[in-house]
Amino acid sequence: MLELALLGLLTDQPLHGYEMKKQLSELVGARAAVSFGSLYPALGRLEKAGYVRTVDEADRPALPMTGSLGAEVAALRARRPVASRSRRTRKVYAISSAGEQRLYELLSDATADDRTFAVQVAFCRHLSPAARLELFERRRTELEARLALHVEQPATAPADGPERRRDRYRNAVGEREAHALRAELAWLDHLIDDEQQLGESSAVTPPLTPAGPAPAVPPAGTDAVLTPTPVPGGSPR
Amino acid sequence: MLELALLGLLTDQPLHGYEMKKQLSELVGARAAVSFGSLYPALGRLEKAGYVRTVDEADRPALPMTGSLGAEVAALRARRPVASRSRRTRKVYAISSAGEQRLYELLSDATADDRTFAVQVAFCRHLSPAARLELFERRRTELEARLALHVEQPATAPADGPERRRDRYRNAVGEREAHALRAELAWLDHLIDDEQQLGESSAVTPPLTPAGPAPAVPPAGTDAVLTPTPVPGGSPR
DNA sequence: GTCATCATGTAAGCCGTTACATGATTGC
DNA sequence: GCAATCATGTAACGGCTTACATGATGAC
Repeated sequence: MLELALLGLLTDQPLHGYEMKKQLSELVGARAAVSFGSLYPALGRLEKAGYVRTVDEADRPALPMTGSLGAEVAALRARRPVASRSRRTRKVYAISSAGEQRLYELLSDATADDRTFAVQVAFCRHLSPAARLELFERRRTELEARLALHVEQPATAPADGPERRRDRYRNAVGEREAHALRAELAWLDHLIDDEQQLGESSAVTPPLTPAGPAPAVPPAGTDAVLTPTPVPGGSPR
Repeated sequence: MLELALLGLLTDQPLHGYEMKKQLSELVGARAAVSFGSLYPALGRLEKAGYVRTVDEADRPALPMTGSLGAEVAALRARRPVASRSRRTRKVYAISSAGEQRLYELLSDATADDRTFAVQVAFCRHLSPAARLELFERRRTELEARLALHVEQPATAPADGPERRRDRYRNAVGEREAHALRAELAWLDHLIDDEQQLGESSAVTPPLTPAGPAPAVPPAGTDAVLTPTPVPGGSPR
C-alpha cells in the first residue's frame, strides 16, 4: 500500500519524505497514517528499485515548501539564490518512468485489500478508462460476494440444532458490516455510472459531474494517463 | 486483535484451532480472516502466557464437531466411547481465569484500531455496563474527531494559492470516507441509546430490543460479565 | 485405495511499529 | 540562545503472510 501511495503522490510532483507523510495522512486519515520508521525505508527501497530518484530541489516548482507556511514565505525563499544551502537537509524524490509503469501495475492489482483499494481509487486517474472500469467492477463483484455471505447467516436464524444464538452485540456488528457493504456498493455504482457516461461522450466533452463544480479536465502533461506496461505475457487488459 | 478474538471465542466454549479459524472468519469476514500460520503460533503464545490451556475433548459439550456435519454425526460419535482415539489429533483449548482477566483488559483497550474495535463490540457482553458504555463513547469521540478533519478540507475548497485542486476520484474517496464515518456514528448512537435504556430499566427487566425477536437474557454461567482485574493502579474505567 | 477435508504445525520473509539518535531552521 | 518544528534516518521487535510438510479421518 505504501509503495502505491508514494508513487501516486510523486506523479503529481516531486516531494521529500516529510511532506509525503503529511499528504499521505490527509489521504488515508491521521489514524491510519504510516510512521517515519516505515516511510523512509520504503523510499529507500523504491530508490534502489529504480522507481524513484532524488532530484535537485530547484528542478521543481517552488510550491511544496511543506504545509501551512503561506505563499509569502515560499516567495521569500525563491528570491534568494540559496546556492547549496537549505536544500542540503532535504531529499526530494521524483518518479521515474519505471516507477510510472510500476504504479500502473499497482493500480491494477486485483489482490488489494480495503485500504489499498481506497488508495487505488484516489490515484486511478492514471489508469486507462478501461482499466479503471475493470478495477471498479472487480471490486463490485467482491463486495457482492461478501454481502451474500452475510445474508447467508441472517443474525435472526431459527435455532436449528447446535447453533448458538448470537447475542445482540454480535448481531449489531454483523448488521453494521452489511450496512457498510451496501453503502460502498451504492457508492461504487455511482462511480461506475459516471465512468460509463464519461466514456460515451468521449474525452472531448468535459465532465458533467453529478454534483459539485470541480471540473475534471486535467492540465494535461502531468496528469496524462500512464501507458500500460507492454510486458510479454499480457498487458493489464 | 487475534488474541482478543481467540479469548473471546473461548469464553463461549472450548474449541480447537481449526474450528476457531472458522468462527473467526464468520466474525470478521472471509477476506480479513487470519491464516493458520498466525493462528497456531498465537495459540501457542496464549498457552505459554497461561491465558488458555488444553483440555480433554470429553470435558466439553459434544456440539462443536467442526462445521456442517449434522447433529446425527455428532450423536454417532458421542455414542461410542472413543477411548483415546479421535482426540489424538485435535488440541482443544479452554480459557483460564487469567485469560478472562486478559480478555477484560483487551476489551477495554483504548488503542484499538477499526477492525479490533469491531471485535471488541462483538464480545463486549463480557464487559460491565459502565465499561461497555465507555468503550462506545470513546469510539464516538474519535469518530467525530476524524469527521471534523474531513470537514476541514472540504473537497471543493477555493483554490487559494499553491493548493492543488484534487481530482474527482480523490474527492470521491474523501466523500465516501465521510459518509462511512457518519454511518458508523449513527450506528454507535443507536448502540449507546440501547445501552442507556437497558441501564435505566436495570438488569431485572429483560431486553426490549429495538428490532428482532432475539432475547438477550443469557443462560447465566457462561455469559456472566467478567470481573474487572483489581490491578493496583486503577481499574479499567 | 484414493481423494477431499480436517487438523496442526514450521520457516522465511516482509512490512510495519515504537523508540531512539541526530541535526537544521525558524520564531521569539 | 532556546524551543518548536522540520527533516532524515537506524535498531529492535513483533506479528502476519505464504509456502511447505505432515498426517488422520471419512466418503465413495
